[in-house]
Amino acid sequence: MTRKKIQIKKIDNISSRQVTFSKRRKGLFKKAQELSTLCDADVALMVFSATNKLFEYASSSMQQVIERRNGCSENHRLMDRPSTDQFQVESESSDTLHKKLEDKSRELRQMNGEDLQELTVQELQKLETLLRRSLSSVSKKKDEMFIQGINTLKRKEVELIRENQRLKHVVPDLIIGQRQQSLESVIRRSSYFLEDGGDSDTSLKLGLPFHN
Amino acid sequence: MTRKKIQIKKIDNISSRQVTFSKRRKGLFKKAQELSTLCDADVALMVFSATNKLFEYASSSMQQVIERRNGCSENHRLMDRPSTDQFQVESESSDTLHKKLEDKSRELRQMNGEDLQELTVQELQKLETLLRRSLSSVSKKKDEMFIQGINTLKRKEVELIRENQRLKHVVPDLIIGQRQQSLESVIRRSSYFLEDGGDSDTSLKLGLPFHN
DNA sequence: AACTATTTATAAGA
DNA sequence: TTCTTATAAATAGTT
Repeated sequence: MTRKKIQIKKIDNISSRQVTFSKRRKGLFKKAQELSTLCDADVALMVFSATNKLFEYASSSMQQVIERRNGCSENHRLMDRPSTDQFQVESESSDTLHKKLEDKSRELRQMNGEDLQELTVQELQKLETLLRRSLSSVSKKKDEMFIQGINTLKRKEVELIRENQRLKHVVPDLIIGQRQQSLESVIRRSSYFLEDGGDSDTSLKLGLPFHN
Repeated sequence: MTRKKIQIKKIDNISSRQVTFSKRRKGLFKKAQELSTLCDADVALMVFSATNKLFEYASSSMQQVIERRNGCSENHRLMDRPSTDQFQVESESSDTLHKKLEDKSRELRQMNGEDLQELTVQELQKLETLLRRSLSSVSKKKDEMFIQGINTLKRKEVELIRENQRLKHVVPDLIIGQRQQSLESVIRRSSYFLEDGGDSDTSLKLGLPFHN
């Protein structure tokens, strides 16, 4: 939207992404509060960064807006009486889950080479070793699958060649059996088998056609 | 903001207010979704018009975001009557959280080179590229920190050498000032400064002592 | 709803 | 991070 028009898709570069997040978040909050003021609307905005940090704005109060929404939206029915205890339990486990999720998210980001500034040299070394090992496993597995795919294709090739040989013998027999009647047209129709040219299945192509 | 700059205060004229509400609401929603896409953020936006009509946007799901917020914000423990609705929200999101956790866990395992059998060749290639990139980032960061540590130590070394030089001049002066009284013992006691031998701080050692 | 003259937001760069 | 600035986007007032 300025020095250059950008595509609206996830920004690859991590630090630009963070910068853009700050800027646009600020802009969004400003627009939200302007809408609220200008048009006397009740606005609530929640933003979770990729790092799970929460930023929120509410023209009145967040609780209030959420409750108001629950009153409006349809999907809030389905009632059951939760005992207070039950509720407490749910709430607690929810907290635990959130913590776990955050941990995993952070771990994932670091395995993606992000948020490295919070690691010590030792941790970086450990991470490096881990990544090297993983990369090796993944490459190996990938190669295995390539080889498996190649072998499958080779087997198929051998079978097809064999089939072709058989057909090459059968076709002349048929022709003789037909006493050379329409010889030319038969041969023409059979050329697919005879020459193995062009795009027939017999040719060995390596695209990405192996599925498991 | 265009034909004329406006003040951000409630628009008096009702129909202009409604028009502005429509226009700006649309703009706000667009910005919200752009932020979500560009920065991989989870965004939820609720707007109640002055006529109590609800408009909402959520990059994932509103329930999910509200739930997530309840996990993060402090002020949700204060009042909270465990009404049926509230409970339902909690319960639903617990499921969602479990799913998210599972997803992240699987992703992590695959980044660790495990559970690769469920991936296609294409996915393996993508993972390989990702790992290569991450490994490169991590190695780079680690090296940066090593270099930073080395530079810190070098600076320290220079300072210490300078200090030593100064002391080497000061000590003989002191000795002369003392008219060669107990010359030997003074020199002996000062040998630490004079020779820079053994394990003094001046030597440049590279362990893992850099902390950030 | 459409149209623009302007204001605002912001991407890139310092 | 914060500032700057060229440019894209949003939008106030008008038709």
